[in-house]
Amino acid sequence: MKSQETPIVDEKYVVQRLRDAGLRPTRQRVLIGHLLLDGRNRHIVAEQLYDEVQATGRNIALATVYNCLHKFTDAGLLRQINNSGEAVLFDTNLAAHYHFLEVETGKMKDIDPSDVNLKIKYPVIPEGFEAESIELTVRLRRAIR
Amino acid sequence: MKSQETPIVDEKYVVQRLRDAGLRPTRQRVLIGHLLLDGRNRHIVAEQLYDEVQATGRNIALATVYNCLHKFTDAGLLRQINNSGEAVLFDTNLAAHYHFLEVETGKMKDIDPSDVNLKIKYPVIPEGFEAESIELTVRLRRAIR
DNA sequence: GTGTTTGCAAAGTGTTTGCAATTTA
DNA sequence: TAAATTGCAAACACTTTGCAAACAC
Repeated sequence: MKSQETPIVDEKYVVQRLRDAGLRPTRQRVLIGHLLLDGRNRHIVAEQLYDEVQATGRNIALATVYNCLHKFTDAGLLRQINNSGEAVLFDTNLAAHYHFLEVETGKMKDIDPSDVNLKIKYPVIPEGFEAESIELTVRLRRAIR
Repeated sequence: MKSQETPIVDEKYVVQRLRDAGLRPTRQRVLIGHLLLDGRNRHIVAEQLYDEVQATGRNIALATVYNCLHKFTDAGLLRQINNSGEAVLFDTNLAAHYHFLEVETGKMKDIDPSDVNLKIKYPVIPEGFEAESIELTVRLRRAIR
């Protein structure tokens, strides 16, 4: 049973993390930093974060929330999961297989299954669910040179 | 070097696959079936498929293309990749880790890394790219009972 | 002061919906 | 002919853009 205690991070910590990441600690970024950089592991979408900001009684324009999320991501404070947000992608290959994802373009390529040797000590499936499939994606970036 | 030969599938084959999947073989579905059920392994979005339909000289409403893709998916002829199409999702956890994805709701949960023992014979990275990270997602469905 | 960031509203994507007309079985 | 499917346009949800005002350094 996990406790629900909210981790505390102080102003200085947040401001420093932002500076270290090369981001100006504006009022908006600091507030969002308090919400996201407190050590909790979370998966969050813009609208949800916007709601949390409202709940503090302060306000940040939704467009600014988007802007911050992207700046935080570029600065390495967050990461964007998979290809969420892209157009819905359908795969004609029904067999278990794996993908390369070109991060910049969203393009996917199948990984030749013989190039992969995946051994999973099967993770504990949450009560009431069953695993439908496993998706393994290797995210690719253009090599610097 | 893979040859670019277009696999041939005849009318009967497509119609039968549709019937077997429980789908009425309408003109539109048969045409899309010709494009997607020919054995090529592809990743495709609606707009792209729409363009391919146009290129054949025939026409299918874009909304129908969407409809077909979903019907094909429900019938098990295609599968939808990960959470593409959902709102952009940001993760506050920068460490390598893995996710459960509740397919119906789009909700994600971290998998406790100690529950996973992932051994990958590293796949051959395409020329000019480098692997940024590996994303392992176990797709979950509510257990039937 | 100079360059960066924000707020707002408008525009842009990609996707779904509603419904009459058509098609399939 | 009954039920399923289609086409079209309108509605939607999420995200980005453009630009003037505000802010950080």
